[in-house]
Order: sequence, then structure tokens, then C-alpha cells
Amino acid sequence: MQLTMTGEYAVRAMIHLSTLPFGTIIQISEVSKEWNIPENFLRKITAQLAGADLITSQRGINGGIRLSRPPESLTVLDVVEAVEGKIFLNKCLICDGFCPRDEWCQVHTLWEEAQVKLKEILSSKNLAQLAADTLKRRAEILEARQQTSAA
Amino acid sequence: MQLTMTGEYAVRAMIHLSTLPFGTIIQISEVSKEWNIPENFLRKITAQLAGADLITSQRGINGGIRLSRPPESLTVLDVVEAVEGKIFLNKCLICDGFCPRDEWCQVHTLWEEAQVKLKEILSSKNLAQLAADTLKRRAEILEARQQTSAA
DNA sequence: ATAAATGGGACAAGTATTGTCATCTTCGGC
DNA sequence: GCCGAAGATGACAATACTTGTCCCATTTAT
Repeated sequence: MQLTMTGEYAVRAMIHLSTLPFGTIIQISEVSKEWNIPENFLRKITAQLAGADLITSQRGINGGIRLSRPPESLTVLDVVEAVEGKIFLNKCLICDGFCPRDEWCQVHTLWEEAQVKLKEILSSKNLAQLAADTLKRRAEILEARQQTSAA
Repeated sequence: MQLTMTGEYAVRAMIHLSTLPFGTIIQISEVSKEWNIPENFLRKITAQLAGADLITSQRGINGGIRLSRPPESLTVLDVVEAVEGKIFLNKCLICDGFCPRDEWCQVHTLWEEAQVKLKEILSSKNLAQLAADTLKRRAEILEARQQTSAA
């Protein structure tokens, strides 16, 4: 019941891309260094993100990766599901007949409700907002630190 | 990002106990048969549930398990957390410094919101309600079947 | 004592996670 | 056309987790 490192790294990388002007190409090695992500592992993940067409990759010299769509149209849910597959909180939500009683079991209904809400929240903010908010918050914190050190 | 079989089995067993009059003792082997749960595996799970004091077990002849508290005061969240540990959707919610930027990262905030809501829903109905609703729904379905077969 | 019930530890097969590494493919520039 | 830089891909591996199984210990009513 937890996000994997793959998902975590994918979100980090996508947030990074979302802070850049749309269309900017950046190299995987740079993202890797900046966010402490094992480079070869990140390559696997970016390949998945490219497969889901969240990013576009370009080989060769001066190549790299960039967002396929503007970050305003992307959410954390998109990113997580791109690398981890669709979210199913409970197995009985995936396959019929998993639980011998799923026809009438009301726990099933509860899990479904929880799943809907989870997805709703994970897609309630787009990556552009998240990236902007994060940059803003960071600036605030850094400024507060400078003031205290100056005082 | 999914409930384990352990959690699934635990919920099944607890729902079963919640359908019985409070205080009823039932044997693990019975629950196992009724819900298609491997008996020895279920023993491990019930031991955990007993450790969390959700159920009380009694050894020896005529022994078995029973709810420690009335099902009105228990939720699916209680059961899941008893056997799987506290729910943390994202690792950065567990330990400080997991993510190099968790101080200002707004994705962190989003995961936190999602986690709160998930827990809220999983504890929005108590086991007594869920058990009663399930029995009712089951009766409805069975009745509907009898009517169609009679017609 | 004995039979019936849970508890607990050792073990094991299978799968998922989290990588690493070597090699291949693609591309721009000379 | 060649070279070097970049991502793509597949094989491999260490580790942990999941999902059990099995055996024996412990408890308890009779």
C-alpha cells in the first residue's frame, strides 16, 4: 500500500521537467544528478514515461527528454499510473470472482469509494501548479533563512 | 499500492466475526473453510489480530477466537493497519530526509492529503454496519434469484 | 492424561523491487 | 561517411516481500 521508488523517481523527474519552460530538452544524467536518482535506473523509468507519451525522448548528440504535453494537462496520477499501472487498492476491484462473496460484500464498495477519492486527489492539481508552488515555497523558505541568519 | 492477501484475509475474517452476536467464539478452521483462506496462513493472521487486541483467542478444547471489542467500534482501517502496519502512501511521509527536497516539495502535501482522505474513508463505516449491510445485500440478491427462477 | 484448539518458529517457492552492466540504436556535427 | 554523444534495450543479480507450508509447543476443558 505504498508508492514504489519507481513511482517516486518518476514524479521527481516529471516535476523537474515541469519547472522548465515547456519544450526545454534536458538530459537524463542531469535529472539523475539533481535528484539523487541512479542514472541507469532513471533511464528505465524515462523509457516508460516516453512509452506512455508523457515525455518525448530524442537520441543522439544534443538529445534528451522533454514533456510531450504542457504540464498544465498532467497530474501526479498520470505519472504514477504510467510507471506502476492503473491503481487498484484492492484485488477484488481488478478481477471478478477474486473474493468468493464480492457480489454482495460491502467492503468491496468501501474500497471502491476510497480508490475513487484517492485518484481524485492525485489528479486534483496539475504538474505546472505543483512545480510552481514548490518553487515558490522553496524561495520563501530560503528567504526566511537569510533573514534569520542576517538578524 | 495495493492491499495484500494478508490484509484481505484479515478483513474477511473480521467481517465474519462481526456478523455473529458479540462474544461468540468461533474456530479458525471454520473461518478458513467458509472464506477459502489457507488455514495455517490464517492462524498467523489471527495471531496478529490478537496481538493488536482486535480479537481475543482462547486455546484448548472449545477454544477459538472472538472480537475483543464490539464491531461498532472497529473499522476496516483498524484491521488493515493491525496486520500491515500504519498506512503511508509515500515514503516521504514516513521518514524525514527521504526526499532531498521534502521541505518545500508540494507533491509531499498532495500525498499527505490523499493519505488522510484514504484513512478517513476506510474508517467511515464500522464493521457492524459493513457486516449488516453485506448480509442484507446478500439476502436481496438471493431473493431476486428465487423470484426469477420461480417465474 | 488426553484430545482439541491456538501460538510460533523454521523453511521455502515465487514474485516484485531496485538496481547494474554491456550492448545497440539513433542522431548531429565534422 | 565517421565519430562521439545521447537514449533504448535486454540480461543479470541482490534483496526483500509475499504467501504460504510444516512441525512442534502451549494451553485448556473434560
